[in-house]
Amino acid sequence: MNEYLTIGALAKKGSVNVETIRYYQRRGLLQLPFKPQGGFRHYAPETVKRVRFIKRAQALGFTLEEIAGLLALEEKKGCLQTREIAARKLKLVEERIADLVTMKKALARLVHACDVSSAGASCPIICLLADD
Amino acid sequence: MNEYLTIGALAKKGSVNVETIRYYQRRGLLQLPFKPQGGFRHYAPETVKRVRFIKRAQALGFTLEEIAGLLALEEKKGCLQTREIAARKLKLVEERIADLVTMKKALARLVHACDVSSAGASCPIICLLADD
DNA sequence: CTTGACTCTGTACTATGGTACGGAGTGTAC
DNA sequence: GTACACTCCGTACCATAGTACAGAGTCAAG
Repeated sequence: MNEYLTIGALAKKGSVNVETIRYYQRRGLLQLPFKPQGGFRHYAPETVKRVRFIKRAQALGFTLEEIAGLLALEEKKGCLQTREIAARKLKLVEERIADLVTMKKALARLVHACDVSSAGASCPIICLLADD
Repeated sequence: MNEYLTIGALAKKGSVNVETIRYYQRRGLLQLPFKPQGGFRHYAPETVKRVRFIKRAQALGFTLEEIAGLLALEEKKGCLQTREIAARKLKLVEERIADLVTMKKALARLVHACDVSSAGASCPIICLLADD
């Protein structure tokens, strides 16, 4: 019994859209499986693991391009490079957090300025944004 | 003496690109200034303030659509709504920070797993991503 | 065979915030 | 007038990660 998955079955097991599978294939993240001319794609059941790998890596902030790199390293057992990539992403995430914290503080200051300003005064948020 | 700025001068004073000014105009963030048919745009000097308002609001995480709303509120002195918008953005920024912190922790765990694993073992990052 | 769910294909679209472009025209200084 | 920097205009493009679509074809169950 030659067992394969249709694209819809793969998408369902991987918790993604059919269109997403097609997209990943176009992007080279998934290989074109066996497919009769004009017929349905026949995905190996192991392909589910690969889709899940992609989604897990995405959840960690990796772009699809980066994930393609990770998938290549998986095949080559390139552990040092993988660690390098993860460390770099960690740094970027930390930097983004720092940016957002700065943003948060500025916003909190603005909201607070509104809360303490008297009813007849001009809007502190607008004034600060309009300042020169 | 009727003083105006050309688009290049406005862009320079606002620290943006000429194309960006045109884009903001297309988006309705800036009004079409007086302009002879087929001639150069004549921007009032005060337009610099408006461009700076936009960039400051962007720095706080507001989208251009949201900024258009803020600009409208500036004209109407809508202080309560402005505070509402800022408070909502603050909340979104806080949520995004929380997401990133989760991401950071997971990445740090992965990098650490690499650091403590023995040289001959399989790559912990790949294993975790490939896990089922 | 019929039916209905699923699939294919390649192009276009979404959202965001820009950025580029080419040929023609404008405006200013010399 | 000449030269050169700047501007116009409308369309297309960039990056990311999908998502949509229409008409035709496939596949499996009844």
